[in-house]
Amino acid sequence: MPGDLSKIPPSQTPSSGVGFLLSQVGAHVAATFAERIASFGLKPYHAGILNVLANHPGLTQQALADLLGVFPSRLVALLDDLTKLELIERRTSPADRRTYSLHLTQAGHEMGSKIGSLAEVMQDDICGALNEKERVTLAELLTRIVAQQKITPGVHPGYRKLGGGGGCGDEGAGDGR
Amino acid sequence: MPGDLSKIPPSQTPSSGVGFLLSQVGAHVAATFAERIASFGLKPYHAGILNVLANHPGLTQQALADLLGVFPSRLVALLDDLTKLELIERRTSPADRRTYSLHLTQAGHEMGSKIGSLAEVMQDDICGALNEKERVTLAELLTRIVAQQKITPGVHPGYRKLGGGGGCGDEGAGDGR
DNA sequence: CTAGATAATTCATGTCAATAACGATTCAGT
DNA sequence: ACTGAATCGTTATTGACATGAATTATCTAG
Repeated sequence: MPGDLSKIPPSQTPSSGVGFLLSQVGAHVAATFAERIASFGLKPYHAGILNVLANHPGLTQQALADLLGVFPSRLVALLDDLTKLELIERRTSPADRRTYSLHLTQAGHEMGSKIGSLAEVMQDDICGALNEKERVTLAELLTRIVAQQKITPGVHPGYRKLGGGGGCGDEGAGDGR
Repeated sequence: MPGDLSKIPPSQTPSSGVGFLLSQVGAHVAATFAERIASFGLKPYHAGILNVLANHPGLTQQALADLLGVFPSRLVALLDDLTKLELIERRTSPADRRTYSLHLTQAGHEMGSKIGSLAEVMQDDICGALNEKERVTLAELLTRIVAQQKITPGVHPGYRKLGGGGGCGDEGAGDGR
């Protein structure tokens, strides 16, 4: 939480700047999610992995790394975390003994449920200013952007490095000029 | 760009999950912005600082740090970068010689213009799937969320650490359940 | 004039992403 | 079969960055 700075007027910053608004709200949502999921002892990418594994059980580490867009070497530590928490397990593949096939444990599935509930609560929280019809509209517009921008639908782009700060720029924000 | 993984079906991932969609699209926008602004030799937070300084000239480093929600110690290096590029200058305040008052140089204002143009191009790019009326709707819905969530309007929440990865979770995304 | 607060800065620490290198295993071509 | 290239998971190294304590200079109050 940035200290209260309401004393400084927000200048002319606009309702224009859809780009900035998207980035701004997206970062806020991500931060809120990170904060809340921390109470489960997890970080956001852990949740992302659990989600992918729920949809694609038996994935190999390489395949998972490709899907998420992370380096396999980075994935190792992440999967170690989840294994230590007994949320996933690495099963040795009889066919190819170089690879593991990744699966959620029972506890992993339960954690998935908890995260799902959390997401629902968050959604109501975020959309508090919107009525039901508006939520549907928002979801539809965003879905269309995802499709047109060729973002992999179920996967969060944030796994790849964010260029150095998380997009704190001012895309179309300020009076700029 | 994560390798092409279109082979793996996106599972049932939903048009539901506004939270995830927001985070997803926001991260995508931020990443794109970071990528493009890198051609100016800047990172996103540099752009954010230039923007704030354009709207609030003469700010002190403390005030700027409070406004952005960064540690003053971190701001030092960031302002050093911008000073080295001659985009801003630290003027000594005659009233209080402990403080600097921060100002954009001529080059700084010009850079601001360039970033503004870039933001416009990006906006058209992102909203390619939307018509004019829909863009306005999207902007309005997002603006309402910003207001209700008590986000400081002109300021990007991403300056504060992102909990550990940029919000890569699966907020309401997967079939989860 | 002294004591405490404040501004900018430096430094030390911890976390984490990106890259290269390594051992084990599998596969292709002969 | 056998050899060499490719693949998988892992480890180690490097570099960037957030965080917080300590430092120096200046201001304000009594």
